[in-house]
Amino acid sequence: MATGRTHRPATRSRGIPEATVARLPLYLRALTALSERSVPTVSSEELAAAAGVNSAKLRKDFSYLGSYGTRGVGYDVEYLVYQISRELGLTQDWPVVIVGIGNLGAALANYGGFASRGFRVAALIDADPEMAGKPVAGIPVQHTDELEKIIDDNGVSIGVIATPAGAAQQVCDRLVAAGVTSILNFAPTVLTVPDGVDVRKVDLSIELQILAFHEQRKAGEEAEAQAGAAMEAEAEAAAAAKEAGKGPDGDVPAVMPA
Amino acid sequence: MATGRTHRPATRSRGIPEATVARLPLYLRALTALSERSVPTVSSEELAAAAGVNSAKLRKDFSYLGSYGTRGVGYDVEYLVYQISRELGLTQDWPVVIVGIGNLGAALANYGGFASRGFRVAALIDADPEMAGKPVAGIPVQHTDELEKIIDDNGVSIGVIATPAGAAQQVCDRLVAAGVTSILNFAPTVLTVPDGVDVRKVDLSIELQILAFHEQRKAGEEAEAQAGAAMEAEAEAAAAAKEAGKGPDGDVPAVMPA
DNA sequence: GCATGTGAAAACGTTCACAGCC
DNA sequence: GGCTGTGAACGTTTTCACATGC
Repeated sequence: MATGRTHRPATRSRGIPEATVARLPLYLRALTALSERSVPTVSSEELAAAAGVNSAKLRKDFSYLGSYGTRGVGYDVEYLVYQISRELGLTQDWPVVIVGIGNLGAALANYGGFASRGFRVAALIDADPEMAGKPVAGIPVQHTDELEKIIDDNGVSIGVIATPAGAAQQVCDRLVAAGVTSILNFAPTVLTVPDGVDVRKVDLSIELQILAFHEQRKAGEEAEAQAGAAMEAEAEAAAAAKEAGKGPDGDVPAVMPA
Repeated sequence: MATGRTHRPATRSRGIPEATVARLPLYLRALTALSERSVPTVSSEELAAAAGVNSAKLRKDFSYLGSYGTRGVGYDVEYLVYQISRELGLTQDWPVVIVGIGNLGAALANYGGFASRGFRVAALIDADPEMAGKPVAGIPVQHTDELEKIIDDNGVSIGVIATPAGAAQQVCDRLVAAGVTSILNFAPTVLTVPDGVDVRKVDLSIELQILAFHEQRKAGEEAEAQAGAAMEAEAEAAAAAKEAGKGPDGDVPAVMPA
């Protein structure tokens, strides 16, 4: 036992840094894998490697949760799984609705990771009347008209938006009005929500664009070794572009650095 | 000059902070919308609102790119679109392969956001021979055997992994060996790659878990107002769980705080 | 001896507030 | 007068290094 009378410092439980929270699911996944292989204990070094972070960061992260390890030994895998699950709120299960059952919505409905750990797809909702009643991932799709009733009947507080961008804000407003307070948004739009509602967004094209940036940078570095002056020329081309008139059709100017 | 570290130390004045790079696609999207509505100029305040950030941050971000605004006026929309596109490397187009054409892979292939801005789906690849030849989003699926040839023929440097977790590392290794240097990973696994290869990951269940954490915290705050003692009881239940034997199937212990 | 847990230092990111320029 | 661009202040996150305790 962790020395019986450890009253939790109330200041700490609330103050887990956001960056730490974002990594807890990673640790949890690594720990679950170890648990399945019946590994009893793990060191910060090993676990960090499995989760793809460094061990100092992991230890610091865990220190916000409490002193759950044993010096000279490491962490008890089962115990940590439980503690992190509890901290993340996964010891209860969360009914979730997915709105927008296109390709992506169907993929999400079928995604095993949802059901496996604390989440239950309570309903699939789509605006297309053709879809209504059709089963996706074994769950019949319901029409948007039912949205408020579904949220209410199931006590749903987490909604997933997988609609086209144009519909997202409207769907979001309805979800929020119906009582949803956390939203995972896959539509490429900025959602506006009242205070107290959390939005996280997953944007496929943004991720690709970030990769493209780094990819270009790599290519640039290679070139740079050969011709260090190239960048200045590029900067001048840019300045020239600012001076020159822009393309008529709202497209990229014709001036493009080779 | 060999780059020893994972990320190059941003000593160079050229070094745009990672946090800024991650926001550029957001600005670009907002600007594109303005461009389509033929808005000629925009202030940092307006653009920031459209992108969902605050204006000081936006101005700071842009200051890393250069002085592209006009004091007292704002930013020229077309010009900024071009500058950000160029900075992100979107003035060239990037051939991309998607590996794993299940539900998610198909969703990605159909996702308009890819094609629209600098990315071109060069090939869809799946390990299932049944899939070979079938068109998804108008592109015939090719078998994994062809992977290396496809990468090589198309000069692909960006790969998207949408396979099951078990196959991801293997696919990743083959992509990297074939010359891919940027990977967008949708499989719930930590990928190990050599130096110089960038990996970004999109993890649906991690995002949900982060939402669950905040959701729980909200619920906890409400409860706390009524019964401040609840948390100590919870802490004891946790301690008891450490003592008690764990569930047989490597799952969360049966002891669950009500 | 060995690995955790944690203060203190360093790096990074955001916000402030105002000088500079249109 | 209005808005950008940016040093300086502030807050957060990461890293270091070692005291602490099994």
